[in-house]
Amino acid sequence: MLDLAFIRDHPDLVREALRKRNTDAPLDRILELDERRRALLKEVEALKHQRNVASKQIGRTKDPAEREARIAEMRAVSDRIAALDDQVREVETELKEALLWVPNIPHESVPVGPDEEANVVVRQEGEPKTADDFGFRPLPHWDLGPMLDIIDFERGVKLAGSRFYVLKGMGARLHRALIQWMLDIHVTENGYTETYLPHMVRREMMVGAAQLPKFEDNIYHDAEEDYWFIGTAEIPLTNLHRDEILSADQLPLYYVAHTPCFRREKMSAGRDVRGIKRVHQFDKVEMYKFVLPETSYEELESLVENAVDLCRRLGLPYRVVEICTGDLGFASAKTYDIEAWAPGSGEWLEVSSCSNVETFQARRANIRFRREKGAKPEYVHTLNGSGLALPRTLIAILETYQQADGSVVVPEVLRPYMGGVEVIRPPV
RNA sequence: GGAGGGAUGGCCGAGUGGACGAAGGCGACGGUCUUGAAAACCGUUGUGGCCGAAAGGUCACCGGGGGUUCGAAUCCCUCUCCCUCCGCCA
Repeated sequence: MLDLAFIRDHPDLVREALRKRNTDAPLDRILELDERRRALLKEVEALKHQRNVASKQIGRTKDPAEREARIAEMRAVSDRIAALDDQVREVETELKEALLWVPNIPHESVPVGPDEEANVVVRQEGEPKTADDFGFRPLPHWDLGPMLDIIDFERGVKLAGSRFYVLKGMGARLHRALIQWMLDIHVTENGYTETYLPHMVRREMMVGAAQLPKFEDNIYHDAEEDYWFIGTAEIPLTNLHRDEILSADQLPLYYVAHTPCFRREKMSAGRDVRGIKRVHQFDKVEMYKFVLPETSYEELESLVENAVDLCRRLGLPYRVVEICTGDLGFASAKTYDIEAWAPGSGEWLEVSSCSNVETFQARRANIRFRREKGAKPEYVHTLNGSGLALPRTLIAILETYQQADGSVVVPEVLRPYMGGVEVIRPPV
């Protein structure tokens, strides 16, 4: 959410941001409602002041006749206040709702462009492996997985329908190894605090993390009770310090969580239907930071470094992509995607997305800090980044480490987490 | 699932229609005293909105939302959360 006062003072700047994003928001309506609200407040607050003064007098008045007269007089004022209050409430409700539909303002460093075509590859490490490097034609994971009997698509579909899958044997174990390994690195080397979180949250948390109201289509929720399934650990992590005022010396706060992620993928119907690239349920290790505003862009760089370091250690060629204004997520001021090469599918896979949302979520979830005792509370900056998304990392590993006989070499760093297994072989 | 009891400022806790943005205590901060510290004493100690260049003024907030009333922390309705007991359960 943007600061209403900021919108009021810089409407052109906001309009320009929307244009760069190639999107729309009810900006004019907001300005109109804001003006109306302030006019109403002026009027109703003057009346309330009058009422407060009069009520105190009535309390002191002993004479019953005079008392009655004053009460009658105030009854009219009170009615007028009630009517105005209704209007204020109406205007404020619409204003708040409208504000929730305004996206964040892109940072000035973000490349301007209409869509993902304009994203910029800022760096790359490792060369994407080709058929020549392999000496054979590398298979996509949707062929490799069943061959190795480690991904069972048919039974996944039997259990839950399309876009579900079952990991089995060494596939499940590799998945678990990745989670443990990633968490261990973040916790022991990168200073993140491990958390275990609710995977369903209240509606308010969805609004706080800016999933609602705009992305309701993509979220699973319980129809009877107020439970919303998380599409990312970013949602509970954002709200961890909801309605709190932190002290500056607590910052920065780093958290990491492994959670399942549930996504309806309604809007991506028909896209990426093969394999486990785009599914309704996947696991992810997520990093999250609460930081001082003036440090948030350095923090974004180190967040990206924490993510790419995992690719590097796994021996996966990757590239860092700076997302342009037209492709930027709703809440984000600046985002880097990290893409790992999947030689079998022949594409770069988004295994991580690291964003600085500045005060966007902090404002929605009311997360503040105080620089020193007695200082005015300010909103913190928050950042989130995958470190990393599991199925896509698994895809990249399987496709990168496959051998001519169909076996897959386990990356060295994961072997201690796999009971020393070095190669995943097809069943005999 | 059934039956009860609760939610007040950073914390504890008083307050059942006007004197209450809220007693008292604790904590924190500033000061006096002291070689220094402690103790003692004095003072300060919430958040947000609106108007204003500022000083300041004003409105709102006692778990959330509605209502009654000239006036609500206090009365009514409703929701959420917490606690106790019973039942059930991994």
